Amino acid sequence: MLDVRLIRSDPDAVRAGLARRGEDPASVDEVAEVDTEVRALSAKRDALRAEIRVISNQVGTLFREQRKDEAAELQDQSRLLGTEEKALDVRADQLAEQLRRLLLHIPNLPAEDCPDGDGEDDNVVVRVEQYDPTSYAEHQRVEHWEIGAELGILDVERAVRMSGSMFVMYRGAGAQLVRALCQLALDRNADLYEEIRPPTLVRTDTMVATGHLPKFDEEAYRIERDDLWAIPTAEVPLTSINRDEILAEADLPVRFCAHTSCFRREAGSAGKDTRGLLRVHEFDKVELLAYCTPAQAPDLHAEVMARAEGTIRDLGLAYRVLDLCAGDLGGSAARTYDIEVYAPGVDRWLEVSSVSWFSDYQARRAGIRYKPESGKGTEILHTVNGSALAVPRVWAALVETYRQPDGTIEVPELLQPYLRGATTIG
RNA sequence: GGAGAGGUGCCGGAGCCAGGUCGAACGGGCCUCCCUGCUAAGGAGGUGUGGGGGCAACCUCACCGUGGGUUCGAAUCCCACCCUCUCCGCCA
Repeated sequence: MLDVRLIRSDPDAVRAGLARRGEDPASVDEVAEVDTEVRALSAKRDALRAEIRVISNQVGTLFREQRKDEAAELQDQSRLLGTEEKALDVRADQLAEQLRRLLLHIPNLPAEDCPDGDGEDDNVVVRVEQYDPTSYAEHQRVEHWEIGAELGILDVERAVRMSGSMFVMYRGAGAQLVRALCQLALDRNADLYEEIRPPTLVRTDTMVATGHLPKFDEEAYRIERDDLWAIPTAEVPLTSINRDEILAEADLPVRFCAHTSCFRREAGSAGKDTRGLLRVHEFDKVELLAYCTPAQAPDLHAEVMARAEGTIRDLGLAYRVLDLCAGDLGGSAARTYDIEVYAPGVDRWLEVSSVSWFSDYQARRAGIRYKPESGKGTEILHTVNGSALAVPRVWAALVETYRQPDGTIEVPELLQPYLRGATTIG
C-alpha cells in the first residue's frame, strides 16, 4: 500500500499517479479525511491515557501509605476519564480500520518513466527478437493442441473430464518437457537465487501482502473449510518469507527462486483463450523474486528481466518485450516489462513473463524492512519479481516452433540434457 | 485427533497465585569510549519497534503470542483463539 504520509504531504502527486492508471483519485481525499480524524482522536485518547496513568500511580502511592480514603476520590476521577477514553478508543480504532481498508484498495503509483496509456493497446513494444514472420513453414502453422493430441503428449480431453475446462494433462514426453523446462529455469538461476519450495496454500494475510487480496479475491481459489488460498504465483509465498522482519542492509539484495504450481480462476476472462494451453487454471511456473534497497531496485529489475529474457532467447523462441503503460499495470506494480513469446501455430504473441518492480508497495503491506547502514531507524525495502519461466505457453510456443515437416518436434539443444539426451519428440 | 508443557526485548532467561514507578532484573551478544606492543582479559556507557507532536534536544501513546474482559491501574487476574514443543493415536 501507499504511505499515508505521502497522501498527507503531497495528495496532488498521488491523485496524478492514480489518474495515470485511470483510477478514481477521489479515494485520496477520503483517505486524507479519515487520516486527519484518526490522528485527532488518537491524540486526545493518548492524552487521556497519560492522565489516567498519572492518577493511577498516585493511587498506588496512597495505597502503599495506607491512605485509602484519599485514594477513593482519585479513583472516581480516573474512572470517569476511563469512560471517556474508552469511547474515543473505540471510535479511533474503527476509523483506523477504515483507513487501512481504504489504503489496501489503492493501487501503487506508476513509476515516473512508465509510459502513459489506457490499456494493453498502449503498451510500448521495446524490442522484437528472433522473429521473422516470413521464416515460418506450413508444418509450423499447426496449433499445439493438435500437435499434442497427434503425438499423445497433451491430453486436454481427459483432463477436462476430471477437472473441468481449462485444466490440462501432459503425457509422456510432454510431461517430461514440463519437468525439463522447470529444471532448466531453476538451474539457470541457481548461481544467485536461493531455491525455495514454498507452500502453495496460504493464509489470507499472505495473499494481502502481495496485493492479491482484498481487491482480487475473485481471481483466486479458496479452500473455505480451512481458510486457505491456492497461490496464483510463487510471488505470494516468496514475498512473505521475511514478513514482519527487519533485515540488515548488508544482506540485501536477497534473491529467491521457486518452482510451484499456480492456480488461477480466470474469472474475468470467461470464454477467452479456452483452447489448449493459452489460458489454464493450474500450471507450473518458476519465479524469481528479490528484496532490495530502493537504490538497488533498477539494477535488480534489469537483472530479473535479463534472466527471464535470456532463457526464452536461448530456447530459440521468437519474442518481444513490452513496457506496460500506466493503464495496464498490475495493482501492486510501479513498472512492468512483459515478455511475449511468438507461437506460430496459433499465430499469436503469448505473455510468458511479467517482470515488475513494486517499489515499497508490497513490502509495506508485508512489513518487510531493513536497517540502513548509515543512519538510524528502518526503511521499507523494495521488491522485484518476474517469471523465470511459465510452462504452458512456453511449451506451446516450443512445440509449434520446433515442429518438423514429419510432424515430430526437434528438441532445442539447451533442453536435451533434461530429456535424457533426446533430440526429438514424437 | 487425545494428554501435558510453554509462548517475555537480538539470544538466553527472571518477573507472573502476594496486579502499581516493568519497556521489563540478570547473563550473553553487539556498538562507543578507556586501559593495553597486537589479541585476549578488564573498566565505563550505550543498545527495540511503531504511531502522534516538535526545526531540534525531546515529549507522549502503544507493544511481554492474538483478541476480548476485570480494575483507579495488567507482562502479571479471567475468557476465547492461534502457535510451538513433548508423549500417544493416525498417516504419504
